Amino acid sequence: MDAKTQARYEARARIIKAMAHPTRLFIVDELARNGERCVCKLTEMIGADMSTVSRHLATLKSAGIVEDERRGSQIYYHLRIRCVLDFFACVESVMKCNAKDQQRLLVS
Amino acid sequence: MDAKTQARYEARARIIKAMAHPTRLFIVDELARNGERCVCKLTEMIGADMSTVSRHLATLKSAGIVEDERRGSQIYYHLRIRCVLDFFACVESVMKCNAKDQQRLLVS
DNA sequence: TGGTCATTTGGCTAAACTTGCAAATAGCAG
DNA sequence: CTGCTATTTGCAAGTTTAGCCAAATGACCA
Repeated sequence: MDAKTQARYEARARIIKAMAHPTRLFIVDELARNGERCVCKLTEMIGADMSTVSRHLATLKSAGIVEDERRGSQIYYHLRIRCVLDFFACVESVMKCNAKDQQRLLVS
Repeated sequence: MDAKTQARYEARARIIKAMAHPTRLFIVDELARNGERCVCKLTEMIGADMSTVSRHLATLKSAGIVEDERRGSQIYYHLRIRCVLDFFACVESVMKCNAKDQQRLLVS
């Protein structure tokens, strides 16, 4: 694999890696559902330290998945691109397929 | 976030995490393009130790993204679910969006 | 049975990631 | 300016991941 190809896959992996964490996945899902949320609300929903949530948001932001916007004393985050939701649909079908195989193993 | 919700996001994250590596992304792309490949061929294309490639394949397999099949002395891997390709399309649009912002910064 | 080829696994090290606490920042109200 | 609230950053500890080499496994052939 030449350097250019390598670099292209690394760039893609960076974006996917930004989604590869349960908390960040929750955030994306929540932003998709609700449009936007401030850090404090997300922190409350997630139940981790606010500094931890802030770092997850920074990860998503630097990947270009979310954007932030200050309003008053709070900072609101929202999705930058809707299609990240396609991830969920596909992940669900992988899970469903896995479950089916599981089932088949139990039965046989 | 209650335990059940937490578990659901963890399960999803496991699948996405399996794709979150340049080498594994390359493998998925190659399998999508070519249908199937044996470990030796992938190893040759990637240019890493075969043991490393084998572990990446094991990661993809345990997430339910690929399946393996022995034929003769070689083991062939193929995608189990096509929709993982949607990931690429979305990742591309995130990258395109990022590039556009980059551009805007340079111009202004 | 012994040998060979393809693949996986064990062991180890270095690097990356996650997290909470405490301290720093930033905007806002008085 | 001072205090207050929301958010981010520095730091340290613990956990996970990636990679290579060497050894083990598995299928196949002579």
